[in-house]
Amino acid sequence: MNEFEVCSPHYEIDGLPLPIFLYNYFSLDIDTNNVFPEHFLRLYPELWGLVTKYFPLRILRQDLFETMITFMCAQGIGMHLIRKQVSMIAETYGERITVTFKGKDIVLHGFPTPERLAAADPFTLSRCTNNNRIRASNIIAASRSIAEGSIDLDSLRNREIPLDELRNTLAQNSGIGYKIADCIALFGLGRFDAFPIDTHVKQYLGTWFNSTTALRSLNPATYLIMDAEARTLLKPEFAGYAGHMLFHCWRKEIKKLRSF
DNA sequence: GTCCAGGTCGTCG
DNA sequence: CGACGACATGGA
Repeated sequence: MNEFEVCSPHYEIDGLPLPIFLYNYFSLDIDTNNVFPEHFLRLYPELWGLVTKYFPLRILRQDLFETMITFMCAQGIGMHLIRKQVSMIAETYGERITVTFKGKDIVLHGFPTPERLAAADPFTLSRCTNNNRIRASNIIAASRSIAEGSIDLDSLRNREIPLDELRNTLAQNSGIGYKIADCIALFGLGRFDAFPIDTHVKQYLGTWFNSTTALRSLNPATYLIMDAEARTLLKPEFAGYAGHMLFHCWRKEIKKLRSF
């Protein structure tokens, strides 16, 4: 199938039909009015008023390998530093792309291939990973496994794989725990049932949903309990999509964070 | 100066 | 198991 084939007729950009790959990338197959369960409005009317503002939010179906490496850079540091790391990785190891815009050349960089990162020197790569050598080594090891074929990323695209099995498989890699595994599933595999629990999610589970587990320290056991709790509050098949809306709602409306 | 940020892992009681 | 420190930097 040609990826420039257009999708269903009612999607357009400036009057032009939308290519199917953009329809998929922006996950326009998902009706975000249908992401929260019916009873949510009744149970949490005040929260509903806040979170409905985030219904236009799209979860992108992003590149799997890029998603994997990007979230391996997202451990206990701010969004600003995460972006910086990914940019530096692309600029240092990614293919250079020059585009001309309004008569000016603009240099961009694609995200590197697994082979490219597999061949990276740990110390050199660590300058892109916030000087964290452990993180750099983990990224190289994961990239090497993929490049050598001992990990088959494409086999993970099978929708029949249960979420916990997927999570455990991804978490075999050093540097990937449950949270990052769930992020890879959600953003890289379009598994909208995956519900990553980070510091913000843990906070809103405690504040908005009175989860007592959220008051305990985070470890694999409490992570799984909160995951199960979230599936009773949300539609299990869209727990991650709804969670992402709640995540942004919490950060912007409550924490008043400007970056996203 | 202190605390927290899209965590994970090894170690110790 | 559960708690705790290391890993690293920067913005509030």
